[in-house]
Amino acid sequence: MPELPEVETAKNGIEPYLKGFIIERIVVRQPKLRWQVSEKLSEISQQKVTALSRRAKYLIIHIEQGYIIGHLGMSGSVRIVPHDSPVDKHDHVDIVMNNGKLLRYNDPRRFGAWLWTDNLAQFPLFAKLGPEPLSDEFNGAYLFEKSRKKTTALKTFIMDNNIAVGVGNIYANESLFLCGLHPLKIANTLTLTQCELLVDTIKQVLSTAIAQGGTTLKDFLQPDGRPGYFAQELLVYGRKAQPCLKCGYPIESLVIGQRNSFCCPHCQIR
DNA sequence: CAGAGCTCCTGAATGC
DNA sequence: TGCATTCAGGAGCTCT
Repeated sequence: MPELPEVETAKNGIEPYLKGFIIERIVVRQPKLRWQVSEKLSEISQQKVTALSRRAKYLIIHIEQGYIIGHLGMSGSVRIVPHDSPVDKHDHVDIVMNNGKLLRYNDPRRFGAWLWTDNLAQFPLFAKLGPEPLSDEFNGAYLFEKSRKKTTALKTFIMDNNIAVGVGNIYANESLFLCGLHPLKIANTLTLTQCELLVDTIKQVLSTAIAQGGTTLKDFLQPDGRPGYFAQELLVYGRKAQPCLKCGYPIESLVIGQRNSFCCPHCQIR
């Protein structure tokens, strides 16, 4: 499932094939994704891609008139393929470029989205998003302040997009394990020092993953079609009943906010 | 307002 | 072997 590092990797991977080139047309085979695909996309023709960017896990393709906004959901991927590449099952959207290539979006579970706006600043989905996790705005003091009135589980808190974007389930589990904080710890019991440690850990985990090109999980393909990889083994995620890599105690799994969670009850303090 | 639960969807895993 | 059931999961939305 694409997390922030995967989206960043995808953005960087597709950029050389899009930026500076002209979109000839956009083919929508399946408009029923998480939301109906913007009808505007089918009308786009002969527009240059001026830039690519990312906000949270949204991919933003800047074109001469407006912005195409994509989200990979949990099973989506984008690849660059030749114009004559045969269409596979779940290939829902093609952005056809004038360089012989096209950006092909495939998404078995259709949790993704492809939208259009002419005003990024007022794009409703971006209105309430918290800071980017790798920005300076996301720091210990910020997290401490935000946590003061929060009685939710720490794991739910750091995955809340209003607090900070892009901390998905896997990286939330990994970050909490690394800094020794229990996922069920109540958010407002964090000390400033713990907030600083947690922020530093999240930044480190995400930037390491970005540097390595994303996590290998069954659904993700990099833009050129090769599987992604995550050289650094996951330390707790998916390791139920296996020995904790720090102390050997069996890793526990629990459900927090409808999300599968993993922790070492011995190393991670409430 | 905060927090809990619901929802979209399909492939993989599990159950008999 | 095969069919039926269960479950995961991002994140906005609805309800309490």
